Amino acid sequence: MPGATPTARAATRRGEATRDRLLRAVRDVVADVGYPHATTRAIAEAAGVAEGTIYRHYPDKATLFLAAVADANRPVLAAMADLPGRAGTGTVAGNLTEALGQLAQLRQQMLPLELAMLTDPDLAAQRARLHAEASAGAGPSAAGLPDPPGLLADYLAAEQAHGRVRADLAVGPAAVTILAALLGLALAPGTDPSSATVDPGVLAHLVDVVTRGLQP
Amino acid sequence: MPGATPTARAATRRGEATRDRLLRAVRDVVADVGYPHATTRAIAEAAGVAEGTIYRHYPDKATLFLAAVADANRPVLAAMADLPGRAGTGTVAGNLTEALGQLAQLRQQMLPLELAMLTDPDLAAQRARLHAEASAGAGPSAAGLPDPPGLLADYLAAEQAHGRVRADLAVGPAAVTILAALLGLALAPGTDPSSATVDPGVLAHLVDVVTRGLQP
Amino acid sequence: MPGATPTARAATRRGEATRDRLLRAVRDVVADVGYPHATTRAIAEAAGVAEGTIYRHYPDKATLFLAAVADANRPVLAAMADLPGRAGTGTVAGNLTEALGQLAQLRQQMLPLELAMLTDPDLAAQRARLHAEASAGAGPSAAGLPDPPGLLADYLAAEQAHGRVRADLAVGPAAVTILAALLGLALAPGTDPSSATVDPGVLAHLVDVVTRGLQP
Amino acid sequence: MPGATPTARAATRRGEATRDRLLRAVRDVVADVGYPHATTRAIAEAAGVAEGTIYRHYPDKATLFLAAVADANRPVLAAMADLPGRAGTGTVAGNLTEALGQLAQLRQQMLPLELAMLTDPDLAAQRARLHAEASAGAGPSAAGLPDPPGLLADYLAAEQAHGRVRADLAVGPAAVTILAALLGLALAPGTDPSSATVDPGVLAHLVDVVTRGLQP
DNA sequence: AATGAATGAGGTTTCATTCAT
DNA sequence: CATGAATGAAACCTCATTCAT
Repeated sequence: MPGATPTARAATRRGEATRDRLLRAVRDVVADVGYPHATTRAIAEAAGVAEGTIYRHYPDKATLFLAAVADANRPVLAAMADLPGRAGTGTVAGNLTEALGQLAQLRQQMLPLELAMLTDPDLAAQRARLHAEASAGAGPSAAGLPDPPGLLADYLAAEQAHGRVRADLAVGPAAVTILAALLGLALAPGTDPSSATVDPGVLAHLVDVVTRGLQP
Repeated sequence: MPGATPTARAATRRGEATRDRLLRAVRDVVADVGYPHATTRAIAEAAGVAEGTIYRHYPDKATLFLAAVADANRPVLAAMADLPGRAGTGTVAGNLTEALGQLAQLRQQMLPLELAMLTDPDLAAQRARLHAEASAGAGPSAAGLPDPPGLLADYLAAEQAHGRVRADLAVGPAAVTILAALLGLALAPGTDPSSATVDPGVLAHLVDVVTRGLQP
Repeated sequence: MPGATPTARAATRRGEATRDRLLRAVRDVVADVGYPHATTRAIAEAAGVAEGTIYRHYPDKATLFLAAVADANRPVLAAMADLPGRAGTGTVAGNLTEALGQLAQLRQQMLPLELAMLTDPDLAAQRARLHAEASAGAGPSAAGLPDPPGLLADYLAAEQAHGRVRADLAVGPAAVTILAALLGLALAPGTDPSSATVDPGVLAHLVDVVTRGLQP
Repeated sequence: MPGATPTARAATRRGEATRDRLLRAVRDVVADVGYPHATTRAIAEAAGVAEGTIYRHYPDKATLFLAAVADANRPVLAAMADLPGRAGTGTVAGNLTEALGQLAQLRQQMLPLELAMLTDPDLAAQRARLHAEASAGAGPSAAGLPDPPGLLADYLAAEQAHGRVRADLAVGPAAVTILAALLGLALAPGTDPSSATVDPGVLAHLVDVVTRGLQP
């Protein structure tokens, strides 16, 4: 909140900068050496702070990692936000290709972190606890944030209204399926984890399959 | 050497039984407590052996885990093996549904292990080393084992010959896309990791999307 | 950087004190229970710190042990440093007796550690690596440190100039031989390893043999 | 004892062969990988037997190692045995050079084992116990075996009688000093532990120093 | 707010020894 | 006699977390 005392502002500024450096350090270290080797020591070193400093900003390692995931997710959501508005313009295949391409590029950066959350039950438990606290604190109206599957489903429904997607398609499950394929491709065995982008040819085939289907 | 002395055979028997118990213990423990808590101590306890016994059968923990993955992969391959032969029988959607259903059920059991291999660079490095040794030992003709994407692509090509899949489909990338979607669904956020099966409704939607596509 | 903030100095102070306690603990434990039983646990206990503290100051056990050897070697070198300056004073036999006596006394304390370095190839390898790094970092001019054989050879050469040592003696090999005899005596089977001193009679015989020789 | 039943003889033959292979394996493994890595596993493998077989022949590892030392010491003693008989023949320096040369060559092979006995108190304790048992069993007359220092002292005394060694030399301590120098040279820092021989030049300098002394 | 030394529980791996075969 | 699988204690080392400075 702007307008606080200069002292407080300076303190906040410094703290925020440190927090940002820590969040970025988490992503960098996990990407570099893998989740099992992403120790507090390595993260502190990458952030240029002392190990103990982590615990001035986050109560424990799990909370720090979850904050890093949430922070990395923001641009992913932003990239999808304007997809529903494009219904009726260009081609369906073209719109999908562009949106999925952006999404894949961003996902690639935080994929190791998301996978880690799937492998480590401690992180999952902590996330559940934080979510519970958050919704308890924010009241019962906090649900319903826009997420990629919801936005994609909205887009498909809008295209149904334009007659460019068949009317009997269940847009919700279809959106889930399409994004699942995108996620699955990112995990494909041949993928080089260091490449930040997704092969455009692979993406084109995905769009071809889901738009035209297998049938003649 | 078949037909060795009974004594030698007995020794081999006991060792094999222990190895089997260890492989199963790896899967059980990873599924129960997660990869980061799947310690050698927990695995030995689950297998009913002493911790040191692990190292009489596997040189290190990574090799043990890779052996468990390979062992778990066998029934997965077997479940897909007869898919190409079914081309032209039943319906395309029906054949896909059955094959993907079996595959998903088996995958679900070993998914944590496969994810772990993606999270832990040590495992990946060890796998690369073992693969290199294996192909060096087996000569340059060892490649070309049947794998799920290859078998699914074979099936799609056979259906093309029957005219039940459109002729201009690139069967290889299509197979990869379909299996990627199946893998991605298994990782979907809402999925309960303890459930051993895949929601049949979700699978039906996947098959619907890929067979009929989005277009009207 | 001298004159840093008191805080930084204090931190350094504490760390140095811990390092000193660890180095002394290494010598004590090795002397007490022998090299094979000089475990990190025993050393930490003797130093009054937790086991993990060792690894905040030394990357591994071998480096710690080598540091202990180097630290123990300093007084040994100091004891020999002024020997060359005594050439021409007193008697040759008297000078040798005194210098070798001091040397033996100090050697006795660190002999188990030096022997350990001869028994354990891991230590030798680590020492070679550290030496390589040190000389690489310090540039090619780092060689030529004074060592006991060199100082003793200098002394003998100076006595040659005074005409108190025969002119045709090869001082370098002679110095090596004399010090080898001293080391060998410390290992003699009858020697009680717990005695911190060397039998003066034995030392006198050594000096007698090397000064006067066997011949009539 | 020859003349036992053929069966027993055969059994003894086989057992002795195994024992010999084990003793040699101990020396080889210690020389190759160092005492700390000379595990029962490595020794059994080098001897071509199973690990458990060791314990059919020796009650524990320490006893096996001590047997290996004793076995290796026999040729060392043999090499010195005829030295006293050479007094008065050739030159003193020549006789010493030859005897010390042979001794050094043999010593070099078992040096790692002897050093290990100095570093490991367990071995020393076991040796003390075995010695106590042996002398208890053999009666009080078992002492006085010929050993290198004793034989060298005998030789020097004989040369005194021939007038080729000065009469006021204390032959016992002199012998100890000379052999200590030889042992110390084998431990000299520059020595390549893999070289089975001793540098003849170094040995010549040793003989020169002890025969002629330092004085003009 | 930041530091970094210290902690101690716990991780993987090794190894001398035993015992059923 | 010989085997080798099994044992379990103990080794070295790591790491999230705390606390005096």
